[in-house]
This record gives sequence, structure tokens and C-alpha cells, in this order.
Amino acid sequence: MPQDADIPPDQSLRIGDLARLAGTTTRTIRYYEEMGLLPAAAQRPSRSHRVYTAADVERLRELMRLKDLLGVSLGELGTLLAAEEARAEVRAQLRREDVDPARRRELLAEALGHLDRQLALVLHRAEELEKLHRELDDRRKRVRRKIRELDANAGGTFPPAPADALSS
Amino acid sequence: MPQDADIPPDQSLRIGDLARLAGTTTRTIRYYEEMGLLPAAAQRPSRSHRVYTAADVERLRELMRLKDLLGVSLGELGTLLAAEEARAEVRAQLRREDVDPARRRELLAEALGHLDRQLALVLHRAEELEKLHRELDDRRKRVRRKIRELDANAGGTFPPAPADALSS
DNA sequence: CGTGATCTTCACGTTCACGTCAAGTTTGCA
DNA sequence: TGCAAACTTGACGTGAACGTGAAGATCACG
Repeated sequence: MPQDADIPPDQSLRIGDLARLAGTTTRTIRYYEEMGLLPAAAQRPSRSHRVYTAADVERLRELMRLKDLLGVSLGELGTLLAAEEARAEVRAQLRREDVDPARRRELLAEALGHLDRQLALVLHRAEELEKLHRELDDRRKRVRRKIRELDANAGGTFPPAPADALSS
Repeated sequence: MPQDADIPPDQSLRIGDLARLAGTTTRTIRYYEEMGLLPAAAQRPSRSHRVYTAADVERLRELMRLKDLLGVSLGELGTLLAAEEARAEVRAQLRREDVDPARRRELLAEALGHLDRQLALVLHRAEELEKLHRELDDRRKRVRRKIRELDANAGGTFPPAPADALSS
């Protein structure tokens, strides 16, 4: 668990701060940048320090969250993230109301597609996890029942023969 | 997705068959054996072929499933699997009714502990996934609402100014 | 009992996702 | 302006989880 020093002092964070706030390392951040997951802030004067904002903390946390929850590689994550980028683009375009409705619809439809792809991934995994959950729950109930049976005739003779096979 | 040739011809499978049936490679199977995830069938005459049964197919599939769903390393998976081993042991002992009740309770309690550990893992992940699911659903709803708004006054002038900020 | 497919054990190679060290540079601050 | 702390790029190292040969043994079948 990351040391949750959740007092984001606001803009102008440096890479070390970002690492601490997101619960990771500077190496990882540079690596993610290299992989295109964190945009390289193109106009950085080369050899000067990287600067970040609170939004970047959020973005990085979201990245790590998705990576963990969806169990995807950084490459696949990059694809999903490109969708997020597109959504940001959409938001920017939508904020200016001088875009023609046809284009607006296009952008929105695209965003919808991206969201649906992510949702499909999430739903599939959630379903599988739920299945596993139910299985474990069933096993647990069986074990607890056996314990209760055992406790019922405590101090007595042998308990009644169980007679039911436990599924593997 | 593994090519689901689900016609398990029954016992006496060889490593290639197991690989095909479980949707993986022989290398992976040997590796898992080396890691102690698949027991090495101790009395194999050294330099003879490995033999497997349909149960092993199940076990291997379960292994891959857990690894994927819980996102754990093979090491951690080994620990969880040791629990399964213990449960198998319990089942074996419980089948013979000549074990004294105290020991039975012990074994059952142990099994319960293992199951609870797995359940905790699963529940935590399921919760996180559900949170992500709700978030994506919300975003999707917003996008769809915008599309409907746009479609409502189609062919007309500009749509009414949205006036609501889209959360990042 | 020959033979081709499949398997055996080394052993080294590879990819991913970073860790780690080195040498020089930039920044915040006294 | 001086300086320590934090940063920069570059390069090599590492652990996990396999992939990929090589050289020989074994199996299943005609």
C-alpha cells in the first residue's frame, strides 16, 4: 500500500513528488513516459526537470489502477489510454460550441465506442470474478456446515457418517 | 482463447495433450512443475514421459484462472495452492471416519481459514472492479445523453448550450 | 523391430517492467 | 554566489515467466 500522503500541494510537482503521491518510483514514471503512457510535455527544454500537476497524479493513479484491475500489459494499457486521450479531445472540442453537430456526433460516437470497449473488458472480468466468488462461498458454506455438525454432538460418540462427497 | 477441444479422452494424457486441453504450452507445464505448482508425481522413473489425468487438466485450468483473475505471481499462487493441497488432505482424512473429532475440527478450521483468505482477495478485487464499472457506466450514460440531445434537434440550429462540465 | 512423432533434460535467449549505478546538470535557498 | 538536494540522460542489471533450440531417449504403431 502506498504511503498516502494525500496533501497534494497543487501545481508544480517534480518527479519525486509525483512518485510519492502516486505511490510509485521515479523510474517507473520515466518508463511510462517512454512508453507513451504519460505524455512527454513536448516543450520541455531538454535536460530540465519534469514538472507535473495534481491532474497528473490522478492520471498516474488511474493508470496503475487500470493496469492492476484489468491485468493488461503496458502496451494494451496504452491502447485503452489512447481512448482516454480521444475523450479529452472530445471534451475540448465540445466545450467550444462552434463545432458543427455532425462532427459532434462523430466525436461522441467515437467516445461511446471507447467506453464500450473498456466496459466489455471490465464486465467480462467482473463476471469471472463473481463466478469464482460464488464457488468459494459454496465451499465455505459446506465446511462451516461440517463444523457445525461436529460441534452439535460434541463429547458424544462418532458423528453421523457424512455420506456426501465433497466436490473437488 | 484456448482452442476448446473439450473431449477429454480420460486418463493417460501426455504433456502435449495436457497443454492442448488446457490451452497452454508444454514448457509452461514443466515450468509450473518446477515451481511446485504441479506436483512432480514423485515416482516417475526418471527420463520417462510424464502422464496426466483429466483431473490434472482441471487443476491446470484452475491455476491459470486464479493467476489471471487474482493477478498474483506464481509464488503467491503457490501459497494459495498449498491451501488447496491442505484441503485435499482434509478431504482424504475426512473420508476415513476413524479420525477423532478434535482432529477433524482442526482440519476443517484450517480449511476455513484458507478459504477465507482466498475470499478476502476475491472480494477486494471484485469491489474495486465494481467501482470502476460504475464509473464507466456513468460516463457512458452522460455521453449517450449528449448524443440524444444532439439527435433531438437534428436539422435545427445549434443545440442548447450544455452548461454542465464533464468530469475528467 | 524399425521409425516417426513425441517426449526427456540441459541450457541459453527473450520480453516485460522496472531497479540500480554513474556522471553530470538544474533548482531552491541561504 | 555557493551548495546540497533533487534532478537529468544513459546504460547496464534483474526477476518473473516463459521461448527456443540441441541431443538424445521413449512411445505407439505398422
